Amino acid sequence: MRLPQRKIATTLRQRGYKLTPQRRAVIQAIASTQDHLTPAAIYDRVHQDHPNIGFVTVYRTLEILASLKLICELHAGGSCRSYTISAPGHHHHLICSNCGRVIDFTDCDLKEVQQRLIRETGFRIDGHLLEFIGLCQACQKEKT
Amino acid sequence: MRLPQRKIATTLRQRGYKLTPQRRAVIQAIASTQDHLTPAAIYDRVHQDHPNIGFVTVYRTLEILASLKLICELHAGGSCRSYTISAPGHHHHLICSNCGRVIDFTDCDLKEVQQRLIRETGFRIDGHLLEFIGLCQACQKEKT
DNA sequence: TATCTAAATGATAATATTTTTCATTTAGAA
DNA sequence: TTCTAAATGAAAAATATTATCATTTAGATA
Repeated sequence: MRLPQRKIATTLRQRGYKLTPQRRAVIQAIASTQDHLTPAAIYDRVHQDHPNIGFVTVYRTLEILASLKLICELHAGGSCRSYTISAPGHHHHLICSNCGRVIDFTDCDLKEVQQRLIRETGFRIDGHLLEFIGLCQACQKEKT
Repeated sequence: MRLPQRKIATTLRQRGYKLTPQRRAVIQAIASTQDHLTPAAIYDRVHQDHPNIGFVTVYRTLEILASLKLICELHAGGSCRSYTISAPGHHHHLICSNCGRVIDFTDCDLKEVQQRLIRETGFRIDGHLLEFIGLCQACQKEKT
């Protein structure tokens, strides 16, 4: 379940950020695909409809959206800076290495592992990064 | 349990790579700390003892070592391109967000989650990325 | 609805990061 | 010791990201 664009717009304003056409466009670009996109890819898409939007604005918008956790940064899918619309709450991603499609999931069953790590290392654990990488059904067929 | 430098040297040669002083130095730099290091940080360390080693050589060496899985790339600890000596076999990392210390661990209990994802999405799953982030004991005390 | 202002934008430049190229050097096999 | 494919270093090129600043604008306010 991904955040709808309306929800994102509301959150932005609640936090005191203006909802500019440029920001709308960036959100639209990310929200309109199941794929994850690099800043450059987002710029390309945005640029088609809004030819005078700048690279800088894309970067600035991504920074804000990420800080508000409205978009997520993925790591396992190649580029270390590519984004997908966030799902609400604690969640993780399953990524297709071929087409880039991202599936969100919630359960991660890491409580026990985490407890053991705390016990054995004395660390205070603040969070974790979990991503699965594989091939979606469509891409499995395609590769046959 | 981290790979000893000797093992790394052997693997390099077995795979047909020459063991140059520059590569030794890069390996030494990464192996001599529990921290994870960016290419720039590795360059700095290496450069102290070997003033005429180039940035390019560091990058090239990192690429080779990573492709042989002799070093690991971390993601949760800030920079998305920082490396630590690999442990043998399947393993994951627990990272201190303050000092950068990396602890390896093996068990991750993700079989069930993975099976469920396969069942529910039809994905073929090839791997996963799992990192915990927190504060090591020393850094917890320091922050008191 | 018109006015106003802090926030946002775009253009440009600056900085940082990574890769390519190529002449020279060298590890390690023969 | 000789030889050669592989590796290196220097420089430049290509990419990616961030900073600066004059101009514009979203949206609050009157």
